[in-house]
Amino acid sequence: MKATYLEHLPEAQAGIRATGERLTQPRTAVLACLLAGERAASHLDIAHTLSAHYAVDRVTVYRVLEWLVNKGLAHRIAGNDRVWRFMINPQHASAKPGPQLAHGHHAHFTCEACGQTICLDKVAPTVDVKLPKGFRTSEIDLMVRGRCAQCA
Amino acid sequence: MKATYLEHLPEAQAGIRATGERLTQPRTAVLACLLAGERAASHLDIAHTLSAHYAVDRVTVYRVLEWLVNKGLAHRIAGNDRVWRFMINPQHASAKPGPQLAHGHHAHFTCEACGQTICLDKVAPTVDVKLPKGFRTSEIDLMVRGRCAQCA
DNA sequence: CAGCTAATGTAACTGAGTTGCATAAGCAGT
DNA sequence: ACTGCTTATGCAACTCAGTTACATTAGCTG
Repeated sequence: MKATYLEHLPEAQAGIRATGERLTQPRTAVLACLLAGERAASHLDIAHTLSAHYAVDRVTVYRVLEWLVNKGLAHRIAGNDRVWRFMINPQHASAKPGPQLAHGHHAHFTCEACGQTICLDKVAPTVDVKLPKGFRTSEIDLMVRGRCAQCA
Repeated sequence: MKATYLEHLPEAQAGIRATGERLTQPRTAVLACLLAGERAASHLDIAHTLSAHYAVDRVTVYRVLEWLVNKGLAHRIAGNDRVWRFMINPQHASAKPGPQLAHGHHAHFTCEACGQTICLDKVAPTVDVKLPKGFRTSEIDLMVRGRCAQCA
């Protein structure tokens, strides 16, 4: 199961080429890794997955992930364990122009038992927030904690 | 403004007494500090506020905060900067039996500019989450990012 | 006030993420 | 395909939040 990310290398290459920036091995490998994973991956998960076939430096992984976020290819999730986790943006993976959630809405689920984090696509975006006067919203993150199917 | 937490010392003492556990100076001071702050405070904020009148060790602040969370007097918020922030639970502050939000719902606002985090009481709890089959929810956290009144 | 227990203080450690700098690799242009 | 410029990578050392181990101190009970 670890090697599955290799299948996503061509797609990853295309994604990086599309940005107009340099195509490098670390970028390709990390992006392929994100494309392969249906769960949010920490930098450690990625380093571990890649280490089987390819030695990348920790720092490079951090920098590539940050770069992917800046390019809009991925987004980061602040976990409860003070660890960043990363996921592909759906519009990239499936080349769909319209994201499922309203602009600036993210919804994630974290399992309290096994710690895995997944992206929720089908959350009703009708979150009615009443802010104090003068406050302006730019982004709403929804984090659901609970038990996944295996751990429940 | 820094010294305002002193006014909350009696209330803090009462809160700690109510738990049936030992009443100590660090616990009283930290709880008073949380009672005084309308904004979520990091352990550093608290240490800084207290340092004006009383020298507490960093580690003690961490332990007291964890203890307050375990006792249900406060809750922690995972910020975007990988720093825990802490707030009093409203049912303690006002001795109200029923919290404003449904069980396990928290809603917070963080200002992108000044970094302050506040608790939102008046969020519509009608967050309709459709989880995959077999998944169970125990808690929903809502994090709103944007600009506060001063920074907008 | 004596004694037990639990909390505090100190120091050393962990682990995620960052920074500075020298080296290596992409991508033109020829 | 080679040259050279630019940008990314690798390495080492660092920062910063939070934790752990252990000796010391302070609350509470009798």
